Amino acid sequence: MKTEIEPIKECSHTILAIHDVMDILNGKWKISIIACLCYKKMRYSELLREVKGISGRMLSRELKELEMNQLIIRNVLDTQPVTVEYEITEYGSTLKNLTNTIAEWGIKHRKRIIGK
Amino acid sequence: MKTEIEPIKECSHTILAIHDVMDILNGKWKISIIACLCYKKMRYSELLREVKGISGRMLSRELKELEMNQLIIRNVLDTQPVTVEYEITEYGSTLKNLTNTIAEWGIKHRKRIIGK
DNA sequence: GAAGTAAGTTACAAAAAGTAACCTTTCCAG
DNA sequence: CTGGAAAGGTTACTTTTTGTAACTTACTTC
Repeated sequence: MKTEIEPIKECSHTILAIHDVMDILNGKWKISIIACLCYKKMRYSELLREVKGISGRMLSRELKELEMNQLIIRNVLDTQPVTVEYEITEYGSTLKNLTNTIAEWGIKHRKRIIGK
Repeated sequence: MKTEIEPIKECSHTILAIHDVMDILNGKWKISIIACLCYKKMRYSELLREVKGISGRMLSRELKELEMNQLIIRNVLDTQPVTVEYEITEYGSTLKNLTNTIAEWGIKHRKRIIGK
């Protein structure tokens, strides 16, 4: 039993899985958008405000891609005037753990940078 | 006590933290590289093989940025010929939880896609 | 002495992201 | 009843990031 070759195998498996995730959550905005929508339903304009720095162009592109991957749903409400609400799907909400883990590291990192 | 405004605050905080992380782990390769190096020390050529699809140009760029952010260390060993080993730092290894969480989701996602 | 491996770099092309202006519908103030 | 302003985008144009492929230098094996 050559236990020394096992690591590589397991590593490749991990890399492959990460690559799969990054294909879906590519760009620097999607994870933030998901995190917002895990929090609550939001309208286009709310997301534009909440996801600091994103442009309208990027927001609509990213929302379309997330919708195509069935992570969010776009609801057009027939109010006057129409409002559009973006909502996380059940499947999308399985990413909550992921976004939380990232955010937690970010908070610790910020403390480390500022704290000393 | 207006509890209805609390969510936004907490959400912004999360988004900010995620943004901080994504500034450091930007691009689609860094997380994979970190995951590899969390696994074991690797040489440039090993990473090139392990991180499927990455080019030499991107690998050296990403490694430099990770090194600047003190997540990895570059060790030049005085063997004949010289070999260069990249190793995760103690701080970099605090990302292990993050890479694992991402990989876990990826594995579940793959099962979902293929499985049905 | 030809070819191969290791660890990169360089020049050029393609793709992704950012910027800013524009569009349509509807509401509200003067 | 005119003129903003907000909502939900889109379009044209620029800049930045990635990708491709060839090249480099030093050593090693056939």
